[in-house]
Amino acid sequence: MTIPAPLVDRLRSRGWRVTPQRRAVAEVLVGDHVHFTAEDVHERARAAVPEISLATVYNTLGELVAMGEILEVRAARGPVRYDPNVHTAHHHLICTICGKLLDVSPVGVEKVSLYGAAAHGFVIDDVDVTFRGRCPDCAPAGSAF
Amino acid sequence: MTIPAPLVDRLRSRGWRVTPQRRAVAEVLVGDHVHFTAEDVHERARAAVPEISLATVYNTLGELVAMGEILEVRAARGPVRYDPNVHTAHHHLICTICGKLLDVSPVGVEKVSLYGAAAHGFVIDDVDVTFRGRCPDCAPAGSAF
DNA sequence: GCCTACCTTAGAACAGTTCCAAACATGGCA
DNA sequence: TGCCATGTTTGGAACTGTTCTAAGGTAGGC
Repeated sequence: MTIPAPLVDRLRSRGWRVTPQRRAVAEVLVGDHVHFTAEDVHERARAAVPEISLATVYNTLGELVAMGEILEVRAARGPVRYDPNVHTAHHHLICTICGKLLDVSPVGVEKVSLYGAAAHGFVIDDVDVTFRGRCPDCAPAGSAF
Repeated sequence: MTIPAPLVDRLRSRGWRVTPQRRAVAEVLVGDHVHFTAEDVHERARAAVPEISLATVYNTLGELVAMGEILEVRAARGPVRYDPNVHTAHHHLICTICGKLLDVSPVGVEKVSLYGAAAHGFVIDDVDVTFRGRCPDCAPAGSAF
């Protein structure tokens, strides 16, 4: 899969030097419903650029996050996962036993926002909704929320 | 501030041996709108039990989380914060610049839930809503959500 | 008051991430 | 086309937060 031209263009127009390493990282993160760790990205990026270092992967992921091209997901113990799906509103569903992470569409989630006094004077940039539970493979039985 | 009897009783009735160390940790976490790190808890618990070790603080915090007496908050980089406010529904508001973390009541947040096909067969235990933004001290200007 | 299972301890180990300084390469400019 | 300055990459060390370990200590049932 190649990276769609608009992304590279967008990045270049923000002053990004497009290097093979950065291109490799960005290409790994094309596609929705994918939640790779930095280690996963490193491993996959090596298919294109075998000598790419983990430090570069972290640098690039950090830049993509800062530019709003991907999201960090810190739902559980263990490494941060990176979510390229910033274009469609969605939330996350995570299994607290095995760590499985799914995107869920905001069905049943209505109007999550914060305004007026409730915002405590903050400028709100983002909302993060994470459902925690047990997936079909891990849940024997239990309470429903 | 002393720990309310019901909490110690509740813990003891679940087979907890009540030791001075565990009591000290639990007492630090009494009170709402407090979001201490393990390090913070350690420091404060030493006021009561100077020789308490960080390992014990981690052990105890982990047990309290498992028992549902406190919540872990992993909203940002850095250490996990522990939130004793499990009794009133609330969400979190975090400043992405300075890390300030506030409880916000679910004003403006309506019915956050997940059911039927959207739950992907998961048993949902919990929902976590985190608003990210910039606090009055850190926000120069910017977009509102 | 004794005994045993559970708890605590210090410090080592570990995982994930960031930092560093030296080598390298992109892309503007001649 | 070739050169240069600046931004980028590298491997490895450093760092932070957390968990593990094995030895000693203690709460609480009897």
